[in-house]
Amino acid sequence: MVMTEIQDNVQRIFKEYLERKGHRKTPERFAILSEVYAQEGHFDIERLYGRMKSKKYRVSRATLYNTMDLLLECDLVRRHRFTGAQSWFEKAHAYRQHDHVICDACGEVFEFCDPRIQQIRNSVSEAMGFRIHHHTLHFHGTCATCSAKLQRS
Amino acid sequence: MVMTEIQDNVQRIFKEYLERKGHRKTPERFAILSEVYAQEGHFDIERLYGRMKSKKYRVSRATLYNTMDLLLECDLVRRHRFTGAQSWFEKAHAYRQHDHVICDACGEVFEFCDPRIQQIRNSVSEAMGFRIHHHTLHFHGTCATCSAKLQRS
DNA sequence: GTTTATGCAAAGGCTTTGCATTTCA
DNA sequence: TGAAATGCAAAGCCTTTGCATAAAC
Repeated sequence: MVMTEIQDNVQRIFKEYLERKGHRKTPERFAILSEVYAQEGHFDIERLYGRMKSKKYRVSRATLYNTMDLLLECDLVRRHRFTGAQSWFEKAHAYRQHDHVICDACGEVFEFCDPRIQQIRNSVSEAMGFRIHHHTLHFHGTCATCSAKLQRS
Repeated sequence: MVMTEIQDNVQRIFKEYLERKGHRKTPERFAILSEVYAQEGHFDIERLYGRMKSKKYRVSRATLYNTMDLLLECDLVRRHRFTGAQSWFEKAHAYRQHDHVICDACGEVFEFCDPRIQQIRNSVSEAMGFRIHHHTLHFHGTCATCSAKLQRS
């Protein structure tokens, strides 16, 4: 799927979601979604704010926060809290499920994929009668580069 | 292991840690550790502050934050960020590894235990050359009770 | 024309920081 | 005695809230 197809697709999903919920289809909301899907990897509100400020759309931080809540609710973005209070976001559509490994020394975030997490998820859901919507799996530790540096010193 | 044995044990571990790091063994630090191990389940800084205030030890919030950092570093407590900015803590010694299931409707946090997470951890560590210190696995969803309530309405 | 969303600035909540005072080693 | 920890209050950071203005429907 090429970039514009993804954009068209998520714009349509968002539009349908807004209609279903009786929310208004404002230009700000679609512009934010568009910018979200132009991002690579993880980003925070401030980055999004900066990016949009330098383009034609100048939205307020309040609207960014509000819209991110909507996008979270219709599963078009995922929210992560790696460390500290701040939220990091990531587009969620057309990207395969993955989890994160965080180096506590340098702060870098890596991704990995393991199908066994799905099995655990199914077991837990069944055993506890839970409807599971999503999960967060973070491994914290020291990456190879930082390990080597620490060894030397 | 009875309660006082655990207390003795963690006090000794903390003492050794402080000596090894050249930190001072202040009464506040040991009193905080003691109160941490008197807690059941998850607690936040404010709860700890309140508990200690009503007893003989009256420590400042700043010292609580500082000491929790030390206890995190020597693995005597674990930190969780379930939702929002706030940190929740949990004693870590003599308690078996477990993970969390969070109901996004009522906010309740449940625990579960699955050995397969260890296997994933080993795979990731090996594949990425990471020294993994700990992990966080959160399943988010709707608990049985809330599911039933939502169904009815 | 209503009602909902936006934008701005102010307020909030948790955490960190600065600095004077105390205390451990 | 000197370096480090404590306590208090102030500052910081991200996020939420209130309210006047603008814009969907």
